[in-house]
Amino acid sequence: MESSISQTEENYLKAIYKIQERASKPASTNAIAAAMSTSAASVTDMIKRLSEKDLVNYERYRGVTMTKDGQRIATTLIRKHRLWEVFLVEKLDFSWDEVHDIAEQLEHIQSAELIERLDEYLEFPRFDPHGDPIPDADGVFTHRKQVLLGEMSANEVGVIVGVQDHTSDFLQYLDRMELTLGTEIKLLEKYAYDDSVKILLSNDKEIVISKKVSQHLFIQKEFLEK
Amino acid sequence: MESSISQTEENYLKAIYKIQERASKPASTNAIAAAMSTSAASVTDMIKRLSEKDLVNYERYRGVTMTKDGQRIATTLIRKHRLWEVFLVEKLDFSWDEVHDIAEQLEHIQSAELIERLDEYLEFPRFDPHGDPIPDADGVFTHRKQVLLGEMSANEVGVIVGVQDHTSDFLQYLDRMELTLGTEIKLLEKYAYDDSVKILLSNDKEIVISKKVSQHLFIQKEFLEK
DNA sequence: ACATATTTTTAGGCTAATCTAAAAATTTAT
DNA sequence: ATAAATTTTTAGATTAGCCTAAAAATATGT
Repeated sequence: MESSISQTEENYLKAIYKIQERASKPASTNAIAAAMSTSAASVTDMIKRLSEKDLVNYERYRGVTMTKDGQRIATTLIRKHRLWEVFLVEKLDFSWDEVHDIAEQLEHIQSAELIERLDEYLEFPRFDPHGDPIPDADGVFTHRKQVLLGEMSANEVGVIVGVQDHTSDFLQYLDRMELTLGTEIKLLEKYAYDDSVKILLSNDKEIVISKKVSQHLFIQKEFLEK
Repeated sequence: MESSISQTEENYLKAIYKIQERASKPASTNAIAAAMSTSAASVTDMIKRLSEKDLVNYERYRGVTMTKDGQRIATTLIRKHRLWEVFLVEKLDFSWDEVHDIAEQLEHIQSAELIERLDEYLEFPRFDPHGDPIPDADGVFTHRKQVLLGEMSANEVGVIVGVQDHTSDFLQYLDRMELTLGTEIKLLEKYAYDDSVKILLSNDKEIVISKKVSQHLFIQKEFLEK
């Protein structure tokens, strides 16, 4: 009897997974509370329940790490979320800044068959509309060599492949600047004064972007994409 | 401030709507309890809450009827359910006996924009894979003149346009018998002994079907479909 | 190292949705 | 029309998930 898991529990697992992705330390109660927009007390409550179900490892005052079972649930959620985002953008013509909230709901639909058929229908995409990798059915992510635009040097070239910041404001800014995924760029100059950079776009336009923007754009150097 | 409505509340409203569809009397507590597979006590509880929100009219011991607001929520759910069923069958290649449970979850996704875009993507279907009408965005159902096969007389012709029984067993039986939607049939003979009927299919096969089956198949007489 | 600040947990309560058992109202049958 | 059967409601509990306030544990700064 595989004890069923609630949407709320799923959301906690996803949050914990994402926190652990960056920090290799256990996820702290406060970090989880912040991610879930809830109180630390509620997090402690939930952690105990998840621990009871062996989805996380918990030692009080020591934070939580994920078990294999917990990780599997989290990566499946991420897989579903990102596949639905592809569907919304590719098939229903939503723009990349509109899909997050809907995918947040769709990711909780329970049907392994559904998600495998959706994957096939979408022709097995490996990245979502924001350039984030879509894990396969075993939870394995495609790895891609990428750097932040802000870390590149003058005269280096590359292709925009992802974003760090998923807010509507940022995505809409990128649309207006024609800095969409797949755009080839060349870094022309870095201005030490404010760390802004001048880049050349494939349409021959030259634009200057702020440090902040340059630190939120992932670039794949050269054009090795076969 | 439109007080939000839970999935559970939505499911109750849909159940009440479907009960009221057939009987013009108020829906009884027991009928709702049966439809929701829950206890009468739970239904009374929920009815009070729905009544508080003006989604149903409730007088104790007198059953419930729906308000305009309640009806709107119910028909929107039915619209979403049926559109998702079309999607699952037409795009993801599910068969008509596999889609109910998944659509039961998908119908609760909250986004008016999503459902309108889905409708467009599916090219505004007016019937779902079982032949049930899909209400428009205003909750209006397409009306179709149809009779049960069991109500037809010898030598009458028509097209299979819907089913009364949505169980997998029945739908799979129809698949095996090639009695799918759109099939043209001619009623050859009725056997008074057990009310079974012999019909002629478009592929020139003659088959005999039981009373039970004949009472679960909707037929549109002649071929007036433009 | 020890006082202070921070983080985490515990304690106690709330709400939505459920349950069972018992009471009340309504319907049916004689 | 009144007793019996049925339906519906009430009463009282339970669980998941949340809250605030207070207590306990850990971390930090001098």
